[in-house]
Amino acid sequence: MQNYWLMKSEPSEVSVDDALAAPQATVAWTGVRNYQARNFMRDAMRVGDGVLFYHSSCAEPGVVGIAQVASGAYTDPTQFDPQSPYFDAASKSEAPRWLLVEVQVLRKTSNLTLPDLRVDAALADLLVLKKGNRLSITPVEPRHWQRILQLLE
DNA sequence: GCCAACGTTGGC
DNA sequence: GCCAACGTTGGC
Repeated sequence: MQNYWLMKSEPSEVSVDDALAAPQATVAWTGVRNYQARNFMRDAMRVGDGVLFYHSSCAEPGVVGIAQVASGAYTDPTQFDPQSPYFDAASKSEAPRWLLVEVQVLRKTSNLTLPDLRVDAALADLLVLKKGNRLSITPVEPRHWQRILQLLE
């Protein structure tokens, strides 16, 4: 059973264009430092799951691409790199705390912006629209996935 | 185990 | 830059 996800990235860090320019249009999703998001990657994500590539913390937040999960979860190396903003001194190499998956962009889309998403009644329960939501990875229900693909046509 | 203080996220 | 919401930390 395929699952669907929405994954946030700050375009100043890794934009959908950056991801498209990478080899195989695939990037390692480094920097997840939230246990709930990590557990989604570790326990529920499968290669081939659908991903909405979302730009956050920018002028026009929104869904900017369709992607897929391209690897299983494995250790995020940035947690051990003192030079990295994602360095975690408390994480030991014998018991890595943080994981990543690889994400492959399938196509860039027009920016389906946050206001676009909010105005659509069929997306009222989309988790990323919930007040106070800060999770960088959220599950997307199949009906929401279908609706967003429709809106992107 | 409680909970206040603090840090971070992210839209505006 | 502001600030609401939320997660984490750490004293007790």
